[in-house]
Amino acid sequence: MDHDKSELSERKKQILKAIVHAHIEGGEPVGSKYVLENQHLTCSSATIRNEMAELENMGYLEQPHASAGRVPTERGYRFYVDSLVEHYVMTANEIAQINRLLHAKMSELDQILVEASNLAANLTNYTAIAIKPRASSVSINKFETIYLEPDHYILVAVSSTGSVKSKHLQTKQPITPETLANLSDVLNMVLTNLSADQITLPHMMKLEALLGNDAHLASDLIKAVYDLLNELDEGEVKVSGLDRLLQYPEYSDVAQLQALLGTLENKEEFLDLFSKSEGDDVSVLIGSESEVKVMNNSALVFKPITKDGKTIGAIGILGPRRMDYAKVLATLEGLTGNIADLIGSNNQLTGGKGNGGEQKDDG
Amino acid sequence: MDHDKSELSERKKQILKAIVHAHIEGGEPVGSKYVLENQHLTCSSATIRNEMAELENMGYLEQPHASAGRVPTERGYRFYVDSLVEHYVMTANEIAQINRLLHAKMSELDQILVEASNLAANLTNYTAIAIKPRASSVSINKFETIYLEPDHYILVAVSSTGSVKSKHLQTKQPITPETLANLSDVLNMVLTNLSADQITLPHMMKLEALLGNDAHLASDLIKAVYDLLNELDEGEVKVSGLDRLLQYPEYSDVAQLQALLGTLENKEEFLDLFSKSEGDDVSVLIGSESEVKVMNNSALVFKPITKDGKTIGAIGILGPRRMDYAKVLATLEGLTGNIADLIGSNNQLTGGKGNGGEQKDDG
DNA sequence: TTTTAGCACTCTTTAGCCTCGAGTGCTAAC
DNA sequence: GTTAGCACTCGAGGCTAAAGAGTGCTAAAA
Repeated sequence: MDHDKSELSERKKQILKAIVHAHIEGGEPVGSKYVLENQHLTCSSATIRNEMAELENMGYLEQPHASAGRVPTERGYRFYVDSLVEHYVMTANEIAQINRLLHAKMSELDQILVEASNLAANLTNYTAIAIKPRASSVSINKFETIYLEPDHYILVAVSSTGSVKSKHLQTKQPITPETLANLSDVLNMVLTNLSADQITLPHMMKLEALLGNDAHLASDLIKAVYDLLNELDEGEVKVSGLDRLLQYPEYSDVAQLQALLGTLENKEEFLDLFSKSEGDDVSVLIGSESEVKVMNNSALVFKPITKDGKTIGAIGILGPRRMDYAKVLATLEGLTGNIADLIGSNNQLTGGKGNGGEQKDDG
Repeated sequence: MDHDKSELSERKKQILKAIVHAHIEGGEPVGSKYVLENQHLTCSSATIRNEMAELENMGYLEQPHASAGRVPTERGYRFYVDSLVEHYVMTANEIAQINRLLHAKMSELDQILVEASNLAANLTNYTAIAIKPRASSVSINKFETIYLEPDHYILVAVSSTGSVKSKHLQTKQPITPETLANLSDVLNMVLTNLSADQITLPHMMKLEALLGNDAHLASDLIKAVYDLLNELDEGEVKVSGLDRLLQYPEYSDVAQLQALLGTLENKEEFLDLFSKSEGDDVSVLIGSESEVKVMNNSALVFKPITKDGKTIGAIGILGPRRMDYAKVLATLEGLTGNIADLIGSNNQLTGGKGNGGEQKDDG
């Protein structure tokens, strides 16, 4: 068997493409007769059958059972995505929806990601995922405190990625607003630009020293800062349009669907997946190509959103293996390109103005 | 037909209870023979059949088809929940798990709610929901600004419920930290303790007046405050253990499951449901008792968490109508009781303050 | 050498039919 | 009011037959 891609004749490619398209649409095995009718080929169904048999030998197609039509294999889809898929041209309406999102001018990435993934689910009719990747070593750029009551204040931290997180803190003894102001100054001096595992005993001692009379606050503070850093490190996976999965018959197997839902909820496996991707190119994982075993008859397409060379998020599409890759790829490109623009030019997130999103084309 | 609950004889109650228990466990129709064997009654199966026929006439039971056993109706479950259910005694292990949650000493309500709902899903083996209700008229108690760069700062707002939210803002012209400090003073003077619809033109004019040279910042600020208030108003619904639904055969109907998932994702209907409940008692909605039409063969049990008379959150359990109400009720009581303790005594949320930091964007 | 027509073959799907068994309702006796 | 007995109903499951879709193979044609 020669599996060289270049060995596929034009006709074979055409037939494979036709089968992939038919299978994407209907989900059923595709027979030679169907290919003949829907693809204007100048040959008979017998010839197509021969070609199909060869494509099966080469591993691009398979038969669910002896007298059924052919279904593209994982490998067939891989070849389709790599070499055969054509650029999907978005409708005016689709473009308009993306533009509408763009004009909403949201300033916070979390929100943008969720909205974008909602839209992605709507446009593609698959389930979409918004990912905020794990940040391995976030630090805090700036601390601020907010005085509420004599024994109750809020600690606010701005991370190196621009996230803002806060924690309510309570003190055993009353403190004054002035003490509090001093406290944030000290924090800014001692604990900025340190990741969780860089905070050591000397920092803590320095903190206590600088706090002077208020040294008793130190241990609670360190704990709070530590918690904040850990929260900032955590990745997030938010799923939109889960119900859309169910319209595809491949998910009518309850046990498998249950496993998939469980995995989605766990989010760890997905975060691992994303953390393994590099650069800001679209990734297409078909079936067993992803290490999430529960996704054997699913496909996951995702595109990272980068800023200044760092991955700050990603949008993914999850669906059956027979996914409309052309449309999914185009949608992700369109959306993430626009998000990058949004972040780069027209909003409040900058500081080191960004790189207006890179355009990638599929294929 | 006399439907008076008091008219149910002891034996009828016993039979109904037996059928409910059997159906909760197995999900299948229950026959007279089964009742006879598992309930030590001093009568024959024929008598039980007679009683069951009467219970059916009264509307507590129904037959899926003529030669099947009986299944409790919605009304049957309602009667069971109101009058028949016995207190479930938690195992030491279950209590230990709840206590472990308690000892985690989280300070932010959001986090507590999510963790508690995770635990609820684990303990009951149903799907759990953490709800942060819509707050109809939140106001901002305190503003704070954080200077990042000459044209980039963060606006932080502490709401009347204790939530902290922030927004990145960018200015066209550079501003100094002193300007920024003044800005937060002005905001605290003009825009605190106002809900979104109480902010009127005079406020805006006063803001501009007080800002003096920096009046050009006013419109962006008002917009940001408005956005913050709206975000604070929004309710949230977070689902845990969705995969658990699928183990119950009532959810093997794909179309219905799809509708349910869609509704869960929408969250509006659920928030409406919660907003209609009053006080801090457990609510049990069986089948069509909830107005969510998609839940006709489901049940929803939820318990609000109140603090100083205000509902600050809720935990709910969603499952099939034949839910183990005894266990679910006990679990919710145990959990929410402990959460109230957590908030009341031992943490940083006091002073009528609720919710903790939401982080926004990276970027 | 490649293509094509024809045909036998395979395998799934569906419908119909039957039996089995669970569970009931009714009647008549206790 | 309770019980034993029995006929009846209805779904589940298994078996068979027919239909249909699609293939692989062979032999002839291009």
